[in-house]
Amino acid sequence: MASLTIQEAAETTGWSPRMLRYIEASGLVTPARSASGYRLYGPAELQRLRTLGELLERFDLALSDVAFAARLADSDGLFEAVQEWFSAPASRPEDVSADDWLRFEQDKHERLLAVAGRRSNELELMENELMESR
Amino acid sequence: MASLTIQEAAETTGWSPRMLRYIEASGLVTPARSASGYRLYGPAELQRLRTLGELLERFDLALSDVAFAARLADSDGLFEAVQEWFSAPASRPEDVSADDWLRFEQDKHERLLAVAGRRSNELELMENELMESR
DNA sequence: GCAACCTTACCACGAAAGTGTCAAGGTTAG
DNA sequence: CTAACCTTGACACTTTCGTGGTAAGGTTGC
Repeated sequence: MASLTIQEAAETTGWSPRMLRYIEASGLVTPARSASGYRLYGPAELQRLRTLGELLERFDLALSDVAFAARLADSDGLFEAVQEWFSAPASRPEDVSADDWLRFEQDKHERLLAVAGRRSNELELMENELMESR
Repeated sequence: MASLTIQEAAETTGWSPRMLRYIEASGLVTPARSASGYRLYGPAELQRLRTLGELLERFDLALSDVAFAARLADSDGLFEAVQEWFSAPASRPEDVSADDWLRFEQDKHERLLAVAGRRSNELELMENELMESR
């Protein structure tokens, strides 16, 4: 059905064929392949490619930013670790000395590492669940 | 002794003074300032600097990745736009229905919003408070 | 007042991201 | 069969990131 070759996809999306391959290597838009290995861009991929351009331009993002967002969404433990880092200094009791606070954070740090190293998280479970619900 | 100068902070965190300024320019760790403009690193900043190093190493991230995560958390509209892009019908397993996918993305969205909302409230205030007691 | 800090503002340099182009070879449509 | 595609891989170039340095000048502690 409706699937375009890389050159046709390039023409309708505004990206160069070279960049379409680069975007694929970045894990952002992965077209299907024909039996002989040709990239086949369907409507979904074309749509994503067009909106990707707008996204980058509107917020002045780099491709690597969006690639990182993708990692954030489905890399195991990464999201939790980043989340933990942002909220790290949040819950300090006011009546402790600076030394106590330092020790407290050190402990917290170790707890964070334990979390980051944990093998599975809810996000991944949900994804696996979804994949298996065929 | 609630705060260290940049050189002292560098010694206890492992970053160079140069990098501490760079990290500040990236918006990742912003120390308070003395009346004459000196950077004052408190326990909260020191802790964030230490955990930042671990975070980068553990997940092989770049500073720009974490900086982008920060933008994602507190730049209004950015998160929604990125989220929207990922939610758009794109290359995904055909056996996942669009409804399931959307519901899944919505859940992810809420998880991320939880971080975004939690960020940048009490912590900065508390840190600045701490700084002024010098 | 002097040494040892601190500030900002540059210059430089390697690594990585982003992008074009070309080469060698396989695929496809007429 | 041929022309016009496609593939991967490599070289090259520009821009940005990450990092160190250095210069000119302000601050601090003794």
